[in-house]
Amino acid sequence: MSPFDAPRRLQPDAGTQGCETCGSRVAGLCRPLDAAALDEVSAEAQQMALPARACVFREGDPAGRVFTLIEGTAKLTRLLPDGKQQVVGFRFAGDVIGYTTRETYSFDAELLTDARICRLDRPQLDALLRRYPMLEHRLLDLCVQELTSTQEQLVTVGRRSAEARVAAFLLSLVEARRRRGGTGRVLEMPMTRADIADFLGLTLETVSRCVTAFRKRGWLREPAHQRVELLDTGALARLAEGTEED
Amino acid sequence: MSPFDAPRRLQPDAGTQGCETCGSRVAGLCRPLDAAALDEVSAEAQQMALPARACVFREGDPAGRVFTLIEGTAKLTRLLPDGKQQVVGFRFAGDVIGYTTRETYSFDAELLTDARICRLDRPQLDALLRRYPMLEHRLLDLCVQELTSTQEQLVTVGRRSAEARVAAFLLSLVEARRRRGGTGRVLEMPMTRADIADFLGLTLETVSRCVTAFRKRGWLREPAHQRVELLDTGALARLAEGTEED
DNA sequence: CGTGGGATTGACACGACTCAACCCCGGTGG
DNA sequence: CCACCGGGGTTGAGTCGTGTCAATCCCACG
Repeated sequence: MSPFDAPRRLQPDAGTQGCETCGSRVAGLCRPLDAAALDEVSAEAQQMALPARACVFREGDPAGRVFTLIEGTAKLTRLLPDGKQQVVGFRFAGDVIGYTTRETYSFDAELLTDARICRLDRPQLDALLRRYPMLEHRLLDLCVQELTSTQEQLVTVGRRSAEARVAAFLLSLVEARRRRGGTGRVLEMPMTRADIADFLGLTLETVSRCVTAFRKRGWLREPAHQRVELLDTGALARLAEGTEED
Repeated sequence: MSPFDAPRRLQPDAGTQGCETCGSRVAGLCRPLDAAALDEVSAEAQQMALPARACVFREGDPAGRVFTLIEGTAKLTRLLPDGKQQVVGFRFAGDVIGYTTRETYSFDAELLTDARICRLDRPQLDALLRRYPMLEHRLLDLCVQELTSTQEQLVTVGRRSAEARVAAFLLSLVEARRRRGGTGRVLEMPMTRADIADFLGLTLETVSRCVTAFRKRGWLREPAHQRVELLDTGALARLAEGTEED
């Protein structure tokens, strides 16, 4: 955990102006906007590519920008005083990251893969919000969704066994991919065992043991590094729900 | 868990029209409104008294109303398929309960004490939102706060020891009371050990043991049922942060 | 006086953590 | 070409913190 290991901060690799993808139906923020409004947003927004492990922003940074993840995966983490970290969520293509009404961000956002993101400065966003009130409604909508999924995560971490947590996590990956229109049986899983453990309130060894157990039961395969194929989602779902042996 | 034990549903005991307290500086929702707007809200809203254990709404109910807790305490819970419950939060006087952009509520809201609440139907709220855009901003603000505190709770449940969780919980009670202007050394604590356990992801026995341990160390007293006096918040804070014996 | 809900306490079991060894693989440099 | 290295992952042995189960207490209430 030396300063040298710390993920380096966001550094625009190129000042690419405009951001078409950002306003597309794929992206979260601008979905309700019409063409004219989209043009306006695109003119303000900056798109940029960032490498894996780059840090988009840190807990405590002034919350001066909002980001849309166009491509790639990110993890959101909070740090405990004793150095342990809790992953509060993962974000995928299309998700909005870093919107808050607070002065500062309340978590770190770090990329797990090479990614493209779209950046909008707060003053510009605020102007847009004033101009298009439906945008504010959209943000509220996204916030409610995040709140609901965080509460679900609280249930998972608070009340389920290690295996049930891992099963629920794998199924949530399927669900996340379905939401963004993914297809096929094989999932991308760019997070390490440690990331998953920090998300589920477990240790990386326990996560590893659970995955191994699932594989031995024939519930999943790992055709390659950071790839999973779920062979029996039914069994995983029953385990996640705790309806296995009651 | 027989149907007979189920908390009975909300039943307006009297159709008291108007709701001054609902728009006061104390209440959460209407804080940014001016006098004229307040009158308008008050005309629409219904205030009512409800007994302890009453259920304001249930997970899955159509989300047709928004509530402000004027006086009393409530717990918000989610149910697991296996019957265990997770308390996702407690709410106190001044807090808004049940606002969501979804079709249905995503948790149960149940009163821990006799309470007064203020009720507003969604169509009326939506009309108000259209009329006073700042209200929508206020809701977003509240939602972000909830999200942040739920993430904090995730950290607590995911990464801290039983004693650290209970300590953090007690301190959060102090903080919640401070926010609503409470004073004095003795806290109201209307939740049972089981409620606290379901909030912290522990069993009620473990919570009981932690409280007993704190009492034996002289960190708190319980002058009466559902009352706590914290005698050494410093020690509790150090324990909650995990900075005790590192 | 009996009843029931909440709380406490104890004995014991077990699931997850800890610590440690080891494997696998890709990258790097001699 | 191969040795070395480091990061990620797996596996094992042993410990310990919580959960589980059960007995008991306390007190408000009918």
